[in-house]
Amino acid sequence: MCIYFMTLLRISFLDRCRQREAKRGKTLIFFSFFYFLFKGEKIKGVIMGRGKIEIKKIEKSSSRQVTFSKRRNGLLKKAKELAILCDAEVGLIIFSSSSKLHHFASSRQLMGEELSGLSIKDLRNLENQLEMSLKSVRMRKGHHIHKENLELQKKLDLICQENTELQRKVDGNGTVEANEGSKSSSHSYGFNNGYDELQAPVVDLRLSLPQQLPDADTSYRNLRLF
Amino acid sequence: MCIYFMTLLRISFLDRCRQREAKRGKTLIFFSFFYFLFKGEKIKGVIMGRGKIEIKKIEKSSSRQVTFSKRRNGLLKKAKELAILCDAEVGLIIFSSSSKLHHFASSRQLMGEELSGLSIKDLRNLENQLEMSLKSVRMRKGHHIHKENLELQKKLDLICQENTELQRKVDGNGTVEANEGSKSSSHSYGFNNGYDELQAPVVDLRLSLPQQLPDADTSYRNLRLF
DNA sequence: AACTATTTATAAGA
DNA sequence: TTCTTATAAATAGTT
Repeated sequence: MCIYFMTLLRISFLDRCRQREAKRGKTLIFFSFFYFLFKGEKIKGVIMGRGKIEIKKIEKSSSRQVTFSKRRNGLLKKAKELAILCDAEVGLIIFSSSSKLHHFASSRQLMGEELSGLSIKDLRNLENQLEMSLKSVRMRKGHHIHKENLELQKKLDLICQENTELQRKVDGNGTVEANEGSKSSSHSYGFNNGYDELQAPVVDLRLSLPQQLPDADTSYRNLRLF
Repeated sequence: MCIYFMTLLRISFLDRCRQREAKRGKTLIFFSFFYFLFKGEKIKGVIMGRGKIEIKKIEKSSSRQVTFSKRRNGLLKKAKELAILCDAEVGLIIFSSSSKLHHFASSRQLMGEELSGLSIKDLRNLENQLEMSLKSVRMRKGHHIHKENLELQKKLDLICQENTELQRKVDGNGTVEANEGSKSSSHSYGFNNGYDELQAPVVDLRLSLPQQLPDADTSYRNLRLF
C-alpha cells in the first residue's frame, strides 16, 4: 500500500498515478480521497471501482459465460476493424468451452447486406475472405476425403486381385502377354504415394515464419471461388 | 454545435455529455471550458483531442503499417486473453496487405517457453491448440489429396478397362461366370461417390450457426496429435 | 519507441 | 439477456 500526500493536482495526473500503482498491485488511499472530491464518487472500501482482473480461467461458470460473450464480440469487432483499416485478411475461429460455437470474423453472411456499391478492390477482398471460409470448410472435409481415399485403395487392391486371377485364367488358356502387364500395373500406378504421410502427419507448426510456407501466399491468391 | 449552460457538475457527467455529442459530430464548447477548469487542459481549437477514426481503409501507407502493427498486437493479446479467461480455443490468422505474414494466436512456438510447470489441463489446452495448427496445415494439403484422389480414379478406370478386356478374353475362351462379376464391380465400388462435389464445392459458409456442422465438435475433440 | 489524451472495451451491478 | 456506469485498456496522433 502506498500513501501519497498530495494537494490539488490535475485529475489526469492522479489517473495515471493510480493506474501505475494498480499495475503494481498497490492502491492510492489519498488518491481515492481526492478522486472523491473531484468526481463525487463514493470510496468503495479501499479498492475503488470495478477493478482489473487477473488473466486466468474464470472459475464461476456464469461469469465465464458472460465474459466470453462480451469478449468474443469485442474480438470479432476488432478483427473486422483490423481487416478494414489495414486492408488485411483476418480469419478468426472461436470454440467456447461450454456451447461449442464456431465463429468467423468475416464471411458472406456478415458482408451480404453491404454487397451493393462495392468496388473491385472490395469484391476482391470479399472473395479472399470467402476463400478463407472455404478453406476452413475444406479443412473439416479433409478427413472424409482421406477416408474415401483409403477405401479407394482397398477397392483397387480387390480389383487388382480379381485382375490377377483373370490373368491366370487367361494364361491357363494359352494367352501369354497379359501376366506381366497385370503385375506391373499394381506397382506403376503407385497406389500408396504419400498416403502414409497423411495418416501420421509430421507437421511443422511454425507457420508464423513466412519462409516455412513459401508458396502459401501465391496459392492463396490464385485460387478462385466457385 | 450545441451549447450547454451548466455550472459545477460532476466531471463524469460532463464526460458522458461530451461523448454522446461527439458521436453525433457535435462539440460542447462550454463543456470544454469546464473541462479546462477541472482538468487543466488546453482547449485545442473547437474539437478537442485526437479524435476517433472512421473505420475504412487507411490510405496513407506508413500510417496503415503502424496501425496494423499496433492493432495486430492488440488483437493477438485479446485472443489469448479470451482463450485463457474463458477456457476457449481461439485460432487467429492475419495476412497483412504488405508483408504477407501469417499469425496464430496460440501455437507451440508461443507456448514453448512456458512448457514446464503446466497442469494436465494446460497440456490438454496446448494439445488442442496444436490440433488447430495441424488442421490448418491439413487445409493447405487438401488440394494435393484431392489431386491424388483424381489420379487414383483415372487409374481405377484404366484397370477396370483392362479387367473388362480380360473378362472378354476369358469369356471368349468359354469361361462363363466372370462377365457378370466384372460388370457389377465397376458399379458397386462406387468410384465417383461425392467427388464432383469437391471439384466444384458448394459450401455453406454460415459456420457461426452450430447446426450447420453438427459433428464438428465431436470430431474435433476426438482427434489426437501424433 | 515513447508519450498522452482520447476512444473503446469491459467488469460489476441492476 | 440487456442496460448502465465507472474503470481498465487500447490506440491515434505526436514527439
